[in-house]
Amino acid sequence: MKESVRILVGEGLERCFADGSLSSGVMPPVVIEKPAHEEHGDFACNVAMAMAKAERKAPRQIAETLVKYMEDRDGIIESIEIAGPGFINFRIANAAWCRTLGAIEAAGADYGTSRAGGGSKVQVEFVSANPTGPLHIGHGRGAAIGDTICRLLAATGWDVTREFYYNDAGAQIANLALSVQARCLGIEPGDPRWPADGYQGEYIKDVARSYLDRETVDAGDQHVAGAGDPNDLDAIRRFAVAYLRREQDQDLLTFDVHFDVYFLESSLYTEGRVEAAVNRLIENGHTYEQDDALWLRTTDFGDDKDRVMRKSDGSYTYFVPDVAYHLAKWERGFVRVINEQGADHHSTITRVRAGLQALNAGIPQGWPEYVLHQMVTVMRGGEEVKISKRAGSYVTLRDLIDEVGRDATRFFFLMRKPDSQLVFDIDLAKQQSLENPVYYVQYAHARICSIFENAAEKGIAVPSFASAAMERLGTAEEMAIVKLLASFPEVVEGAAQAFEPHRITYYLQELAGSFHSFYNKNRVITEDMELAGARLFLLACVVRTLKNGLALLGVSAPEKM
RNA sequence: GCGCUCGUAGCUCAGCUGGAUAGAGCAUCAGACUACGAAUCUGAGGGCCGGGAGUUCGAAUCUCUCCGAGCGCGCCA
Repeated sequence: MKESVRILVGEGLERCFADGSLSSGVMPPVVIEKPAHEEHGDFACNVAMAMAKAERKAPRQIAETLVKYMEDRDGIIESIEIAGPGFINFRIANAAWCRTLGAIEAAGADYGTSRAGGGSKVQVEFVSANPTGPLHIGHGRGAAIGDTICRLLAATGWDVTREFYYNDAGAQIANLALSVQARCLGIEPGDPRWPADGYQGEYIKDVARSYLDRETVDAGDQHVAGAGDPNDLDAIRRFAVAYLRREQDQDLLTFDVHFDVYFLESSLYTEGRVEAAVNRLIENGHTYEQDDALWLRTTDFGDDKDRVMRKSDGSYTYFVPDVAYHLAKWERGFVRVINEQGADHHSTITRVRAGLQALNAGIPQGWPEYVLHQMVTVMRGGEEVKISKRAGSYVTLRDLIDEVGRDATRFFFLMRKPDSQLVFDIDLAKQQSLENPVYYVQYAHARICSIFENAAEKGIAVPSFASAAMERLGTAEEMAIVKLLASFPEVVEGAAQAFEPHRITYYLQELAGSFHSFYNKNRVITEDMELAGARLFLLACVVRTLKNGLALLGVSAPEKM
């Protein structure tokens, strides 16, 4: 509908230019927006004000000329008014609004989707937790946001690859192996023999026990049996990584998050990609040696200081495989790559991009794109729960799902802009009541399903769009619903473009609210079969849209609660 | 000290990428079920959009500068 208005204005402008009524000849961007106040109509256009300077005319005068040239071929306009400093306000006819509902019936589960992405490839990397412990609440937020961004992109016509980067090499993994080994030998934290910076969590004990018991672990395509030998550090490392990966996989499965590709950091070394990337950087002259280390001149690419690539002990710093990894992404044909990660890793952005530029591989400057989510603070019993992996005290994603449920957990994580910090009050989320907006939305869905059941018992079927008497709709409550329904595709498109899943959660709350208001004021099933049919059809559209919206969030739409 | 993010009602947060008179939920107060699910609805109060300056027809939104919060600033990942 918004698009129809945009075309209406655009064509009007063209005609004005064609016959000289407007002289500047510069086509301005036509912005159509929804006014904040209802008396300003359904849509407003500010183009007359934007053109005032170029045209050297008063905005209202331009608006009046333009309005004369607009031709409402589809018969959607109720009225056009010029208001305020020069806004053109459009009011859409109720009948035209109601016609948009036909699209919902026709599209069904696809309502809200678009082809904006044109089938182009996009890769989204998210979670990418180190296999050194269970997923915590921060990973949960990343999983929910990343997964929903994938769903949004897929819904708007992108060919999405979901990827998990697996840090199975490097110092943290060595540290993990040492920690498990210590537990195998019965050494506890605090013991002088306990490894420095060892992982102290209880789960390390579980890994050790399982290893000593020679259990077999299946993770992805790996099957690793515990060797049971506490002196075989390499075997312990392989087993621990597989064990913890299996735990993470199970958590993600429970959370309904799936990946297409698990990319192993270790493969970058075995395939020589790290060496190749380093050599290329050296050849391109962006490196230098100092203090027995190899440095990358990242300051040439906007970093505030240069970074060490190869330490004096010969090993690489973490960002080197990161650069090699992203080069591999580029070579795999992903012109668009989005990395979803915690804001505590934001400093890697400059470094990775700098490294990629220094490779001189034709990679655009702003590539890859990043979505950073801010930290999650966990509250329990009115107290903040401190998260410390080393000390082993933190709220895991699994704990959360067990306590709060998958739907509420996902919805809570998605309710806020990724940019803002999130306070996850476990006690609050556990209350399955008003506090939880997810129940509000789901309740609307269940309530409508119940109405349908009731109608069916009375032998009243939900009519098709063609046979429904749509002209019978027209109350303020009904029209509010219709207009919201019509805007769903734009909301999805906007959320996908901005990587902002929270827009969907707000939309769904609003749609549910508009239904609840309608419901409390109007009866659906009445003696007037024509009106009942039209309202049932309207509610069928609401159910459809609630379901599609919830699906984008990975939240279920129950028929009974 | 430097960088990133944020600062909007008592609390938790939106604000459609610069629009008209600032928006929800919770909390508070006052109301609504002898018919489709009261996990709901209707109404009221509540604001220096952190402070100041600038950009322009127009700023919560863009720029600068202070103040405050979180995160990052290692030859850790």
